[in-house]
Order: sequence, then structure tokens, then C-alpha cells
Amino acid sequence: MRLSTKGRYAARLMLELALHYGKGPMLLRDVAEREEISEKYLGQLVAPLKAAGLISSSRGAHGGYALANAPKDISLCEIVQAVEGNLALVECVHSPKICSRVNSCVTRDIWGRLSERLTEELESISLQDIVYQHRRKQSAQPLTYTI
Amino acid sequence: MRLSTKGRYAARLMLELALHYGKGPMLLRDVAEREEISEKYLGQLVAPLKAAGLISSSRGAHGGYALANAPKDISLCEIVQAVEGNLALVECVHSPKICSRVNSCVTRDIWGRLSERLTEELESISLQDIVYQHRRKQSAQPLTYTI
DNA sequence: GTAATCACTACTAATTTAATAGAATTAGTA
DNA sequence: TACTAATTCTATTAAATTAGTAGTGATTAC
Ligand code: FES
Ligand code: FES
Repeated sequence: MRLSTKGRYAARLMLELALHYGKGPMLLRDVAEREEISEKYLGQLVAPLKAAGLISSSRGAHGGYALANAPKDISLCEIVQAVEGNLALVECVHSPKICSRVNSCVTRDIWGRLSERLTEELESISLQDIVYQHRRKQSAQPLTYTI
Repeated sequence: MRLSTKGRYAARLMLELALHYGKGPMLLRDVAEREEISEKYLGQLVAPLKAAGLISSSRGAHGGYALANAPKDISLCEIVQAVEGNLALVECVHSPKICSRVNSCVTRDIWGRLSERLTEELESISLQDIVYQHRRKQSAQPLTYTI
């Protein structure tokens, strides 16, 4: 029951865009460098994020990516859902066809409720919250000098 | 972020044992038949459940499996954890070594808190709860006749 | 001693994950 | 217009995980 790199990288990508919010489009190359993630792989993650309306892009010279909305209006749920698909903990919650006995199976109900709780929890975290926590953490960190 | 068949089957296996609680050991064959799950595959799931102290077994003729404790004293968390290992949504929460930057990464903190919430939620559900919900559902079901 | 049952280990096909690679497309600018 | 910087799209792949199957060995009741 692990979140794949898609979801984790997408969250970090969106955090970078949020930190850069209001400063024009950000290069994928810079995101990749700052987060130490393969640029090509990130290139695949932006497609679903854009399709979900979370980011906008501009091509060509001086292009790049930017948040489509303010950080406070983007939830972690939307980000994860965009790249990972629906968040049900078990498949038959959303696709009843794949299990016979969906009508009698009580564990399905339980996984369904659990999935809802998880979704609610993710919905309650905005990108702005993550930015705040990031800044708080940064200022609490001891300084690191790069020579 | 899906629960694998291990966790799902283990929950159903434990429900069957709970329904049979107090009636002596139950055959794996019967569990497999009632839940329509491969007996051999279930055979692999009982090992970790036993190792976790959730069930007891007796070998030989008239052997089988039984709950090691009352259903009210077994949580869904214990069951899932036994067969799936630790429930962290991302690996670096429990094994900081695998990620560099664990000290500065704010998303790790978020995944960590989320994992805790999920664990709490699973801890709050006992096998007895599942039995109650199962019985309620059964009695609400229209009767099905097997000819 | 034999039948029934759990216990253990090895193997495997299919799927998913986590990338890498490269060509195509678009946009700014000299 | 030609050049360059950037996104976009598609294909390929190695490794890991999942979801089993199969078979043999150990133990116990009768
Ligand atoms: S119906 Fe899908 S797990 Fe029970
Ligand atoms: S430290 Fe592991 S995801 Fe950031």
C-alpha cells in the first residue's frame, strides 16, 4: 500500500511550482535539478497534471510550467489523483464488476469507507499548507554552506 | 496506492475465523471454499498471521486454524500489518536511508502524518466490528436459494 | 500405519514501476 | 527566415512486485 514515485514526485514538483508562484513559468530542468529527479521522468508527470487543470505550460523559448491556480486552491488530493488515478484502496470499490460478491462482501464496505477517509485527509491539505511547512522547516534548519 | 490481495484476503480469512470463533479449529479448505480464494494461496497468508500471534494452528487430522484472541481484541491494523508489512505510505518514512534529503524534505513529513492517520483508522476497527457489520448486512440481504 | 492436515520452499507468468531515449512540435528572437 | 530553447508525444526496457501454482515434508488423530 505504497504511494508510487509518480505521486511523490508530483507533490514535490508542485511544491517547486508553488514556491515559484507569481514569478512566471518555471523550467522543468530547474525543477528536476532542485529536486534531484530525472527531467525526462518529470516530463511524463506534467501531462496528467496539465490534463487535470492544475498547471499551465508555455512552449518554446522562455517557456515552462506554472500553477494554474493559487497554491491555497490546489489540494494534495488533486495532485495525487491526477497522476495516480482514483485513490480507492481496493479496486472493486470503484469498479464493482471485477469482484463477484460485491453485494455481500463486508470488507469492501470497510475499504470503501477507509478510502473516503484517506481522500478527505488529502483534500484537507493545500499546496499552500505545504509551502508554509516547507518554509518553517527551512528556517529551522542549520545553515549549510556550499563552497 | 492499492491494498494487495494479501491484505484483502487476510481480512476475509480472519472474518471467517471470527465467525467460527469458539467452535474449534477451522479447516483452511473450508475458508478457501467459503471465500472463493485459492487454498494454496491462503496457505501462504496464515504463516505471517501466525507469526504475528493473531491465529493458532493445530496440525494433523482434525487440525486447522483458530483466532488466538477474541475478535474484539484483534484490530484490522494488526491483520493488514501482519501480511503487508509496515503501513507507511512511502518507504522513507520508516527507512530514512533510502532517501537523501530526508532532513529537508517536507513532503516526507506529510506522508508520515498521513500514514499515522491511516494506521489510527485501521486500529479503530476490530474484527468484532467487522463481524457485526457482516451479520447486519447478511440479515438485510434478500434470501438467495441454492437449488 | 495411514489418512488428514498444516508447513515450507521453489518456481512462474503477468503486471506494474521507474525510468531512458529520441523524434516532433511550438514559440521567441537574431 | 533560420536558429534555438523549450514542451509534447511515443516507444522501449530493466527491475521489481503481484498473484498465484506445485510439490514435498512434518505432524497428529484415529
Ligand atoms: S467484493 Fe471486492 S473485496 Fe470483497
Ligand atoms: S525524503 Fe523520501 S520523499 Fe522526500
